[in-house]
Amino acid sequence: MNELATKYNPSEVEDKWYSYWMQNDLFKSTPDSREPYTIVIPPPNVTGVLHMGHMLNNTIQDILIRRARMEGKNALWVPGTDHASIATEAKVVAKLASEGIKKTDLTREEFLKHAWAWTEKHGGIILEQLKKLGASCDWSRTAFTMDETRSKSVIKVFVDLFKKGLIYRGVRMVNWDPAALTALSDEEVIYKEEHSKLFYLRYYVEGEDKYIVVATTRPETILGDTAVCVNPNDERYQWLKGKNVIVPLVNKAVPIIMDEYVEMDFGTGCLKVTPAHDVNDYMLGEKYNLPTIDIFNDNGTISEAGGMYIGKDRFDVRKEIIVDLEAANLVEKIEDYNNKVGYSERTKVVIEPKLSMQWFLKMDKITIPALDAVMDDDVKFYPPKFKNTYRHWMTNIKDWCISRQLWWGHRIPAYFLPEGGYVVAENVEEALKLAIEKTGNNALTINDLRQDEDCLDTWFSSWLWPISLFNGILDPNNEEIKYYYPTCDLVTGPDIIFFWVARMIVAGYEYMNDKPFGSVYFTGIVRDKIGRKMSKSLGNSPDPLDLIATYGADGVRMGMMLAAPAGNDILYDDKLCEQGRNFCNKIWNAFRLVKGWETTDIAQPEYAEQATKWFNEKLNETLVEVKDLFSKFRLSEALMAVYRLFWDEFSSWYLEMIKPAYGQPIDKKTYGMTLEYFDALLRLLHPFMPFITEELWQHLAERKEGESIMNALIPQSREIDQNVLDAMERAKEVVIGVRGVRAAKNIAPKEKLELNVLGEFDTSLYAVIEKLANLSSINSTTEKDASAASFMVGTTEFNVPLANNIDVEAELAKLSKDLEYYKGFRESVLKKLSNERFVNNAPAAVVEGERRKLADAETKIKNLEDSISALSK
RNA sequence: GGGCGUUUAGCUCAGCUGGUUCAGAGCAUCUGCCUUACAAGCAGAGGGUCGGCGGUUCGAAUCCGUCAACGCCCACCA
Repeated sequence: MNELATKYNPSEVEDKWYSYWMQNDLFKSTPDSREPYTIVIPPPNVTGVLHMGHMLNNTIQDILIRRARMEGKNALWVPGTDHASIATEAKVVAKLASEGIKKTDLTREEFLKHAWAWTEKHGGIILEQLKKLGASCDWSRTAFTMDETRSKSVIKVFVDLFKKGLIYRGVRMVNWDPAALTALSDEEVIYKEEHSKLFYLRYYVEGEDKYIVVATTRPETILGDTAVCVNPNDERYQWLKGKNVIVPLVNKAVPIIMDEYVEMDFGTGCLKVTPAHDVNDYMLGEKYNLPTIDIFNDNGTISEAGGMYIGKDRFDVRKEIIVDLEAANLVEKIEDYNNKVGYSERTKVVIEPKLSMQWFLKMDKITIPALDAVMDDDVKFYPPKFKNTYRHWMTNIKDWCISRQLWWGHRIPAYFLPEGGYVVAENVEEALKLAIEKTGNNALTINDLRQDEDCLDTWFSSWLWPISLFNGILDPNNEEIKYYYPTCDLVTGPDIIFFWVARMIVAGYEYMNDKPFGSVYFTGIVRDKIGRKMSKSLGNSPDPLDLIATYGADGVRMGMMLAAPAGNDILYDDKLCEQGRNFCNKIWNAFRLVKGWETTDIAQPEYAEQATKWFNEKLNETLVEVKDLFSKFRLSEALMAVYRLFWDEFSSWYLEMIKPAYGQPIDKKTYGMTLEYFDALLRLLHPFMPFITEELWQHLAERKEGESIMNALIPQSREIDQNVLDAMERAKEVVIGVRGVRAAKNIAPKEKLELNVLGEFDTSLYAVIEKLANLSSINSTTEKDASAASFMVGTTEFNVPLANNIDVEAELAKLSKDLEYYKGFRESVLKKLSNERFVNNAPAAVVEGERRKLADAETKIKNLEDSISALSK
């Protein structure tokens, strides 16, 4: 093994093993008699590229999948991508624009041709990137939300929900994106606090010289005013009852209406009512039967109906109209004002509330089982705090606007009839039948039907993901859906809890009558060192592939996990990947050491016997701990436990305990056991660091072709023998004590020392202590040695004779300091024990504990006093 | 305007239903070492009155109240 480099080189092994796993179909799963463990990937946007959020998320999924596989389960991780309707369409539109092509110049079919070409060109890149990370997905199952099975599933579900009366079409006030030219769901609108202005405008009373003042943040909307509203209880405005006011500039008379909706103490207490462009005004308009004037075109410019500023952009008009209003002396005042403005999640433009004909899914009833499932922990949330968020959303939910005025997506299967009305069907032939039935017109043909131009919200396909991946919508009784559904764990970000998680649970109960997954693990948001969210626009996100090239996939995986305590945002720092890389190197070098040993037939030395017995138990202890941590999704803690086991316990302690002198062979028994431990450690580490563990596991013993650590089992844990562990911890303290003396006195590690034990100490680990502390002997004695450095382990004092190498004053100072500490400690314990109420009320075990503390303190104090007097002679 | 969460070493975090092991871990820092597995390393060491105040209790990082700071989610006050 001497030819192995002293540094681990990930690039040499990663591609090799990934190909090996693929060639041997090791990621594939089909139903069998084993217990299934299933994860469906949160499908990334088909044309997206891997970012740090994906890295974190998919590392976690891979760890869970690999661990489950090594627990003997039939592990399946299904990959796929999302068509991301609005995002992808926006990209394609932009790309076409750069070529001088306008979307409006193309037919739907032409546009879709471009979109598919784009998807084929960029699609799947992100999945290739996941392979670099080591993701053990069953790639043969790679799905796409717009492939045949998924598309048919979406259409079938739409038709079904329509038949159930849960989907309806109607004119409603929706969130309109003037850039993407489509309606959005409430969830796709992001509200941001903004510094803006509150404009106070004068509305003259019709036929009088008096005016009232109305406050608004959007003066351009006065073009659509159809009333002014005041509170009926407002003394100030009683005189307005039954009158009309003149909309400034527009010079149109609108009625005064009175409704308690208006807050008397906000602004002037007068509210302008623009039913077409404000949700509340719309409600007032309905109530008082006001006309609705839509003053905007779809792209946010003023329409013909606006009557003025026609064709100009809404924000330009806002500036212009104020100038004009001021010129006409119709502005009372302008104040600074902070308000919330809704932005499109995708296009980042200001949302325009707009009345339009859309399709909606009724949410009130369909969500009930989904709410209960989470509240009753049938679907568990990690961390559980998200249950609150979920409940709040589910209990205040409004109908879901599912139609989008886009082409890239699933086209709504509604067909309009020549004589008006429409039918909904899975295909045009079905639609024709229904149409004939409905109209009684046998002369209708397919060509008479006109399919709705709109397509469905992307999330209307992803909400079926855990079902449609197994074809459970089209064929609800197939073997796969029965075996893999419900899936086990879902790993995703809390930002899509409403978009996706909640809706999947809803769909699960509606279509499978069962939850889609047992647990949801919410990851944090990846932030940079100074806490900013990583984003393309800030340019503060490292390229994941660069990181993998620099630190190795295992190093990056470990770096991500170290930073990712369950449910917290993670603060990413390259240092973490560095730590991961260093750990790989540690494993690599431990392997070099062990594989470099020659063996011999000599009997196992005593120290090795003690060491192997202890490490066997130490390993067991960590196995128990890690198992528990996994069950709670505390993966970063699990990794830390394994890290410490390997680095501190195995490398720094165990290997040093059993290490033969340079050039000497090791006994076969110890060697065999050490290889077993190494093997177990690699298996325990594998879910976190798949590549290096496979590489070393393959080196560790002869393996058959196709064999892989991936399919080896996680070592079994058993009951912990605490005595074995405790004994070694005390032995380590002695070793550390001696090393401390060496460090303080500058004594070389090579120089042998003697150790005297004053008092009781377990002798069973002397051999190990002698070896690690490099002692010539350990002797029991009762005599203080004035020329010895001393330390205590428990209540036992240890002396290291130093001949004349001792600094009496320094030693005395140290002892005195310790003495002071223990005296103070004794005081506090005494105080407690002399408190009758403590002794009477506290449990016996606690009082007993305090008594023991007191006794220990007394012993230590006596030891220290004796040492001090011995030194002072 | 509501609701939720966080606040423990320089940094990132653990500390479950109050009591030996309760003040911990990793990183960082400091000191000494290129000791033939590893300087991407080894050995040793220092560092926090657990956000503030008040309360319950024999006893509080842990329970209650309150204040403060930060973060997140939700909400139609123009």
